Amino acid sequence: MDIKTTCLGVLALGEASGYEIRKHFEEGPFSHFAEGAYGSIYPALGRLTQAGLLTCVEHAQDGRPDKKVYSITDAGHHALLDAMHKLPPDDKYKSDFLFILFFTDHQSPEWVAEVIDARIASYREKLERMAECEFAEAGHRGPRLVHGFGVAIYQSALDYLVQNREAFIDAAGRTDLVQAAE
Amino acid sequence: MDIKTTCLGVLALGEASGYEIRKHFEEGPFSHFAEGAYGSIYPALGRLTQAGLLTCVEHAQDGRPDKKVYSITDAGHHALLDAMHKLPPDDKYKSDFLFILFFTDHQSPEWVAEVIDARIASYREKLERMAECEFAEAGHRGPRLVHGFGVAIYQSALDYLVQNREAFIDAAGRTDLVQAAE
DNA sequence: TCGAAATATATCGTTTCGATATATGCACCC
DNA sequence: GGGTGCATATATCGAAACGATATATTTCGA
Repeated sequence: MDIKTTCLGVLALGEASGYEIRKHFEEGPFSHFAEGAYGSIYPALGRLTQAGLLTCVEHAQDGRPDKKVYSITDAGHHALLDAMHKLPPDDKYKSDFLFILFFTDHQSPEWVAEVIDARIASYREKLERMAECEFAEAGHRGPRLVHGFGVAIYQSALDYLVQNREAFIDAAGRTDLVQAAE
Repeated sequence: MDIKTTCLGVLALGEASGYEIRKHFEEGPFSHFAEGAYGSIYPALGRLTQAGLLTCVEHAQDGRPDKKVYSITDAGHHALLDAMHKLPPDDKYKSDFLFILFFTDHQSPEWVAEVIDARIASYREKLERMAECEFAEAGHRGPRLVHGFGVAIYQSALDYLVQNREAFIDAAGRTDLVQAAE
């Protein structure tokens, strides 16, 4: 989904400012499967409003720019539904973490331990956060089921790292990348 | 990792042409945690060669452009190691599939079934492919362990979808997105 | 009291990508 | 034999996205 569609998705949950939309991508349920930076959010909001898919109300604030609150329109809802009515392509997944681990043989055991332990801690924290924010809302089971999907994935990743931590560390330092290439 | 670093990573495994590097990102072990399109690969190869991190040998071909085969240099290896010696940021994950499922309540049961069944088939195929391409190479356990990580993730995702398929379909069609907004 | 973070609006240069251009060989189907 | 699609090769370019930055006040914690 392009940034306009994901902004529509966020606003389908309720009105929000550009800053708040960014927070949805950083911390909300969307943070596990969508992204958007200020650099693309603000231009997208402008274009969506101009296209009639959003409305915007400005609230004056003291010592700060006016807060612009966006709401999705009926046309916006229809555009969102249209965008979701195509078979989705494969997910896009980029992991510096797995990239580094892929070359475990060429890293020091100390470094591999540090990287893995930091990731284990991060997954544990995410899972705690996800356990705290349960969607109890009746009638909206889609978010809850997707939330469960995310928990399953993080738990599986965490389990694998914990179970294979020693194997990764044991594999480390066995090959000098430069020497191996010669 | 930026495209230059991931190209160095691919070439750390062995020499390759731009076209072959792209294949690594599409089908090889990197396909599960890195991406690169022709639009970024070819410019990156040019810059890396100019920076002395790669060398390039051209092989004449009949009826086709000369094949340019790139190899990593010692300096390239060092640059790669340097890039891997930073704590990796959170992974980046974009999923149109989860985005659509998030709004399951607002989709028809037929559509949700189609989307989930296509994804189940896709995960099964990926797992079959991954089972076929086992890294048996002694001394390079990093790739094998990362491969296992990927298998664990795909298996967990597949299990969750199979187990919750009926719940997703049952949740679908319960809320009219446009009507709910009014 | 002070420093950092949060709250707000944005832009812009850089990076990345998807589509496209060019062209042959091969495989498959009719 | 002809047509179509895919694979194999080199690339570019316009569009999209992002990371860093600018601006400035309020809030919060030490």
